[in-house]
Amino acid sequence: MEQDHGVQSRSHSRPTAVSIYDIARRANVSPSTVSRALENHPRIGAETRKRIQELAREMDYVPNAVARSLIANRTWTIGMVLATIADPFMGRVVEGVEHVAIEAGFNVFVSTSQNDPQREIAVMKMLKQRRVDGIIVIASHLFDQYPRLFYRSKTPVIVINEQKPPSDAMHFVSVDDIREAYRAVEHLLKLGHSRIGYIGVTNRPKSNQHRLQGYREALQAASIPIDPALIIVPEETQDHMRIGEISLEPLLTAGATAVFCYNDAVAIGLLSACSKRGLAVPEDLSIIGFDDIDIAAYTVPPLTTVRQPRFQLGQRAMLMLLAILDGQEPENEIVPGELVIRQTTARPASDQARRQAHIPLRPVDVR
Amino acid sequence: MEQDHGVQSRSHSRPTAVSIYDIARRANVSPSTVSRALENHPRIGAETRKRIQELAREMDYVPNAVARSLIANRTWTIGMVLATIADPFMGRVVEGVEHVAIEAGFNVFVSTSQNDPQREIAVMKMLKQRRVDGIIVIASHLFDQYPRLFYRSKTPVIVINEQKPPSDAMHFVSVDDIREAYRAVEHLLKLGHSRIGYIGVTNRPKSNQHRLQGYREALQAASIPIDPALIIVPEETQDHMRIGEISLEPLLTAGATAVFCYNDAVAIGLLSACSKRGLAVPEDLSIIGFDDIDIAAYTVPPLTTVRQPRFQLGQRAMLMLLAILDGQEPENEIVPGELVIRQTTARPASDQARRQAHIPLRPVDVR
DNA sequence: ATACTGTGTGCAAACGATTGCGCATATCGG
DNA sequence: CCGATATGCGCAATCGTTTGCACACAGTAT
Repeated sequence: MEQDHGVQSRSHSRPTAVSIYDIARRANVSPSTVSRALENHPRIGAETRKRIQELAREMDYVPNAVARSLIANRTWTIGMVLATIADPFMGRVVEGVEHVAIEAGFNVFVSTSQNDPQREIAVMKMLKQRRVDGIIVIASHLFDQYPRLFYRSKTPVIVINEQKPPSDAMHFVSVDDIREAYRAVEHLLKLGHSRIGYIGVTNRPKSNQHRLQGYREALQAASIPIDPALIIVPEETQDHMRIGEISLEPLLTAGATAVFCYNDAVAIGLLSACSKRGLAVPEDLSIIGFDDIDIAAYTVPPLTTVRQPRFQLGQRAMLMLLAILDGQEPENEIVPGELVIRQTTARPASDQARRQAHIPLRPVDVR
Repeated sequence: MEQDHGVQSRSHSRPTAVSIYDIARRANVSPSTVSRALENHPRIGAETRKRIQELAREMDYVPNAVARSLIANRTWTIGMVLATIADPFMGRVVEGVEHVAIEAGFNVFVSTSQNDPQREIAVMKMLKQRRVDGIIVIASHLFDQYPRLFYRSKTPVIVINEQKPPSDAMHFVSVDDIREAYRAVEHLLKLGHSRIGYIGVTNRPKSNQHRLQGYREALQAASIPIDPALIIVPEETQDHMRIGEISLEPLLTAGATAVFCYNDAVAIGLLSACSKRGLAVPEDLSIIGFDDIDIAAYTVPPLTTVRQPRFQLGQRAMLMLLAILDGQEPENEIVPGELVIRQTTARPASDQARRQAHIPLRPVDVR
C-alpha cells in the first residue's frame, strides 16, 4: 500500500517570517511574555505590553496560524466542496454559509470537485488532512459512498440538497426535490396542459431522478399516463444550457405544450432555442425552471421557476455545523421552496382557442 | 494597540485524531520509523514497512498537514480572493487556476470579500496568518493600497485584471480594458452608429473607468463629441442586471441607437428592459456586452460581446505564482480579448431605412 | 521580623510530524 | 579473522505557539 499524502510536493524552502522569538530577543524578554503581551494577558505589565506590541507592529509580525492550529487541535476553518464554482446556484449558498461562519469566528474555504467523483474524494481527503473543523458539501457525486468513506471520520460533514441519507451518521439540509417538482408540474396541469415534457441532466443523477419522480407523481395524480417520448435526458453534453437547446425538437415532435426543466440553465437554453425557431413563449410552449437563479427574472420573457432558498440553505448548513461542533446533535432539515410565477407559463394555445371559440361575444383580451 | 489575530475563537477542544505515535506504540517501533515507513523510505525493512502501512490503514490514520506545514514552512496551498463567487465571470478563471495548481501539487482555497474593502483586508490578513504559499486576487477593491499593506510581505500576490500596477512589487495578468472597450465601440461605429451610449457600474470602479475611457477614445477617434447624457452610471444599486434594466429609459431619451455595456450582466438587464418595452434588438437598439460569460450565447437574441479569455487568465496567474515560488521574476502579462459578434448588433434603423430608400428596386431582404 | 498576597516574568512541556546523525547487527571481500 | 560496507532502526532537535507552574520581588498586615 502506498500511503497517499495528497498535499505534498518537492520544492525548496520559503523565507521564514518573523516569530515571537525574534520579538522576544529584541525586547529582552522571553517568548512566553511576548505571546501573553500580544493577546493582552492581564499579568503582563502595561509598560512591557506596550513596548512589545509596538515592536511587533514595527517588525511586521504576522502570527502563525498553523502553529496555533497545531497546539489548539483546531483550525477555525470550514471547507466547502462544490461541483463547480461556475454554477450560478452556488453563489448565494456560499454567502449564506459565510455569513454565519464569519459571525462565529470561522473562515470558509471553498474547493471544487470539477464534477469528478475522483476529485471529490481527493478534496475531502485533503480537507481532513488539513484538519478543517467541518465540511459542507453541495451536489455530491458520491454521497452513497460517504458512510463507507467517512463513517469513522471525526470531521463533521453536512450535505446540502441530498435527499435520502444512507446513514444516520450524516447530516443534511435540503429542499424536497420530489415535492417541489410535483408542485411545478401541478402548476402546468392547472393551466390546462396535458402534454408536459421533462428535460433532465446526467451529471446530477440524484436530484435529476427526484425531480423526474415528482414530475411522474404529479401526472399520475392527474391520471395522465407517462409518455416516455416527453422525457428527454440528453447524454452527449454536460452543458445545461446546451441540453435545453437540443431538447426542443424532440419535445415538439412528441407534441409537448409545456416543459418542466431540470433547472433554470436548461430552461434558458430551451428559451433560446424557441426564439431561434420562431416559437412564442408562453403562447406556443410553456416553460418552467428550477432554482430561481438571479438571471431568471431577466430572461426574455422572465422565467417561471421554483425558487430554492439558497442563502438559507447555506445558513442552516453552517448553523448545523456549529451545533455539532458544540457537541449537540442537530436535526436534519427540509426547507420549503416557492413557486415563482413569471411569464413563461400560460394556458395552452389549444385551450385559449377553445375559450375564444366558446365565448365569441366577449371582447378578446389583447393582453 | 490591539494585536488582531483574526483566526481565533473561544471554544472547547476537538477529539484528537490518531498520530504516528499511536501507530508506533502499536507496532513497537519509534515514531521516526513510522514516518519513514509511510513515505516509503528505502532504509526501512520491507517487513516493517508493510506492517506499519497496514496498521495505519486499520487505524484510519490521516496525516496531519498542519504539523507538516509547520516544519516544512510551507502549506502547498494558494488562496484566491474574489469579490463574490456569484459573478459568472469567476468560474472559468478559478478553473484555470486550479488546473495548473493541481498539476503542481498545490491546493487552492477560494475566499470572498463580498465586495467589501474591509473584508478584503481581513481575508488577505487571514491568508497570510495561515501561511498560504501565494495569493491570487480578482477584482480587488484596494489594489491601490496594496503597496502600503503588502510591501514587506513575503507572500507573493498576483492580481488578475488590474491595469496599472502602483508598484513594481506587484504582479498581474490582465486584459486591456481600454483597448477592448475601444474595439467594442469601434464595432458599433463601423456599423454606422453615432449615438452610442455607455452603461457603467459603481462597484468595480477601476475597470469601469477604463472601459469608459476606451469608449471615449473610440468616439474621439471618430470625431464624435462625447455626450454626457449618453453615459449612464446608476448609483442606487449594485445589481448589474438591474442597472442595465433601469438604464434603458435615460438612454432612449438621450437618443441612443446603440449601447456598450460594462459587462454581460448589464447587457442582459438591458435586453430584458427592451423586451418589456417592446423594443426590438438589434433593430431599434444595438447592444454589446463584455466578458462573454457562458450565458451570453443563449440570450434572446444571442449577445454580441467582448470575450475575456477567462480560463487563460487563471492559468497564467497560477503559472506566474509558480515561477515566483521557484525564485524567478516573471513578466506581467496582458492577454488579448476577442470581439464575439452575435445578434444584438446591427446597422442603425435610420441607416437601414436610408439604404432601402436609396435602392428601391432591389427586393427587400426579409430576413 | 514573619507570613501573605499580588505582580510581573521565565521555564519547559506540549502539539504532530520530519530528518540528520549515530548505533547496532549482518554481510562480504580479502 | 578483520575491516569495510550495507541494512535497519532509534534519539533528539526542530518548526512557532500556548500555557501550567514556579520564581522573584514588592508591598502590606500581623
